[in-house]
Amino acid sequence: MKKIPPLSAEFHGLRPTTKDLAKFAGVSRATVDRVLNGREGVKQKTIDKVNQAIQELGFERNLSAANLAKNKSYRFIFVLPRSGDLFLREIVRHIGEAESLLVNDSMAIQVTHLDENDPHRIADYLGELTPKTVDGVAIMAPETPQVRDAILRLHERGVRALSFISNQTRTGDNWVGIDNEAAGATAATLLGRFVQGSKGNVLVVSETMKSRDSLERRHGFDRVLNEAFPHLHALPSLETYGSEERAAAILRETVSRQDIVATYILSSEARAPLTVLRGLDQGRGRAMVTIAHERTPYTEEALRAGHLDAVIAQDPGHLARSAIRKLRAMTDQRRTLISQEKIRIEVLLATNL
Amino acid sequence: MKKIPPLSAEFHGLRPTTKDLAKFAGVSRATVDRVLNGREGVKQKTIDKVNQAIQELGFERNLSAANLAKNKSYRFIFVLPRSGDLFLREIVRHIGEAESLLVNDSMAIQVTHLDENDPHRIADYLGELTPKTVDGVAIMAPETPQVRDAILRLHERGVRALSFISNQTRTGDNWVGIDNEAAGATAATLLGRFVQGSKGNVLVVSETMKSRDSLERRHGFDRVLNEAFPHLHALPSLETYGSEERAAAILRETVSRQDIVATYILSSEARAPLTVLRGLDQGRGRAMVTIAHERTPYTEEALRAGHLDAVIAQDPGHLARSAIRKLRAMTDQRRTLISQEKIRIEVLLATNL
DNA sequence: CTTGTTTTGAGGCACGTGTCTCATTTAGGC
DNA sequence: GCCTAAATGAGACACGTGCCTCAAAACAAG
Repeated sequence: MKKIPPLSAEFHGLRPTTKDLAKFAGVSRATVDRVLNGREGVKQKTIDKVNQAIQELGFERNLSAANLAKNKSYRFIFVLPRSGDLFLREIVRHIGEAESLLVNDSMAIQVTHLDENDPHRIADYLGELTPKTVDGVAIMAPETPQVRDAILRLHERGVRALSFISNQTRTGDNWVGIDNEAAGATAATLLGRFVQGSKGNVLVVSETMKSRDSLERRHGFDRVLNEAFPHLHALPSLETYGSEERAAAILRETVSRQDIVATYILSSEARAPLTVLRGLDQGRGRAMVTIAHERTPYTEEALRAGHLDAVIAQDPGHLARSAIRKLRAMTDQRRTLISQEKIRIEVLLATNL
Repeated sequence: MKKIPPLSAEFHGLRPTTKDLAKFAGVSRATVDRVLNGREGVKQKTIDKVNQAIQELGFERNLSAANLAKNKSYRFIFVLPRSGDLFLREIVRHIGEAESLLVNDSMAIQVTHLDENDPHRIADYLGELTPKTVDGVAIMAPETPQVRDAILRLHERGVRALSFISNQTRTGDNWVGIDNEAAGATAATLLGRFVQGSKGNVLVVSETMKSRDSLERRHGFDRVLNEAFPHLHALPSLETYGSEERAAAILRETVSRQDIVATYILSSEARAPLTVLRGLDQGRGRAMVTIAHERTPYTEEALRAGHLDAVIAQDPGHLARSAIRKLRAMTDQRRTLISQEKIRIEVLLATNL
């Protein structure tokens, strides 16, 4: 019988400690500490020696031990809109779930709801946060100069900041969310392929088109529809402003006047337009292809019941955890796994819920 | 101006330690230790007192400190097939990536490739693993009595075991992977809706139909096709046995004899059948709807180029990390976040790669 | 009550790092 | 070479837990 491959040596290998570092560099542990934690009064030559030793030994600080010694805990805040959106509610739920596990890793997470239409107040709130009280903040707020400035000043003060879901002119890597242009494009691909007839109009419904996210989705949607499905024509976006009455009025009117073969609901609150559409479908006798965004108890139900054909979603749990991991990596000055932090554009059908 | 909501008290709250526990329960730290670590020679009454205190204080052991004290590291092994499958290669890559980050949390991970068709050897290998050398094993192997027994004995010996991707008659919760029935159903939904014509046959290609995963996918596929798309008829599965020549022969013959409107490639190695189909498409002049499984550099390329219409995938990085998290939770006797460990059935189109 | 056994307590050391203090060595300028 | 300031070292204590020893206390059986 062939020999079983043995466990490799490194499998049980011990990692070098600051003691090893000190010995190797020919200095004391106190000096190693001075270099590692950037304290003053160390000669450049000594710094180099220590860094050299770090390289050669492949030393990596044991963060658990360090945090234990410092009695440190990670304190993060999520600043979210006040809106009662089902999607937002899912986010909040998942932040709570994640925190309940992460307390064991000495992390404390807090959610603050602020009126998303009051940039001054958001800026004020952010202005009060200091490294004394908080390590990092994940901010979901529309892009305004005030908020952008407040975020910049947070960084300067040493508080890590992250844009969360809604995109603040891409603060470099400090952003968690999906590519909304691609999300819109994916909606168009599915919608175009699902529509069986030859030609017709496509209804596009949104709560508002004022946000950057909505514009990006619409842009991606139009691009693919024009390129790949020229027989379909997307109508101008109908804005509901979150009101079901308004949704009912404008949808009813448009559907009666045009030959609508499909609907794309591009904002995260799909409930109002879907309810209206369901009523209209019954009147017309035939269902049109309908695609919406975000998985909520409501859209899940609609998918199962066949009132929705597909949902383009981003996993709220993944969003929450990714934000937390990124904030933590930022405070630890560590890198993250790109593949893990990439938020996927999910396609949900009745069969893969 | 309204007042900014203050940070909650618990946000900076300290967690109770074993010292607090001892004081509260009116015992010594030694006794607390005896109870916490299940040592002998403690009166039931004392045990109750300590447990009571744990409840009331909401004590949770600081795992970092404990691991530091024990100088513990988590040692996990992935037992994988030898096959050169692109999907498997992705898995291995992501295990490596995850490990490179997790060494900081004192985890060591090792990958062992064993011939998947030699259950005795796999069982032998598993039989040699003891808690002395390993904390947990993730096993990807076809279901056989030998392997199943070996896994059971691992459990008895105190080594945590997990079925990885391929499913060993659901070992309870100790399994990481997707619901293959639902994956097949999702393939059918997309395929059915993508096919524009009225009726026709659907080609189903697999490397082999001997594995449970293949059967489940096929089952889900047939179910949805029959229920929702009765105008489409799925032909018996063609098995390639991994040989491109064989694939070419059987595909060419079937396509020439039947009116094929779509193809479902249900095994993870899509390369061979896809290459053949591409050639056939050119001959026939029109492309058929084609759906395959797993994201690999090859299927990504095919999606972008339009040779594939959709890919049903499971994120290999997620699989790897989920297995590691689960193994770790098992050794720590902790629970995991269900929502985080649920592997999603992803739908990939050219627009959401 | 005494004896022997079981249960508990007190205390120390360890893990790897952070953060002090105080003494000692080294370097630079004259 | 001397003086002073800068650089380094030696050592202690802390963080929360595990694990050990030895002594003290509580208990059970006679």
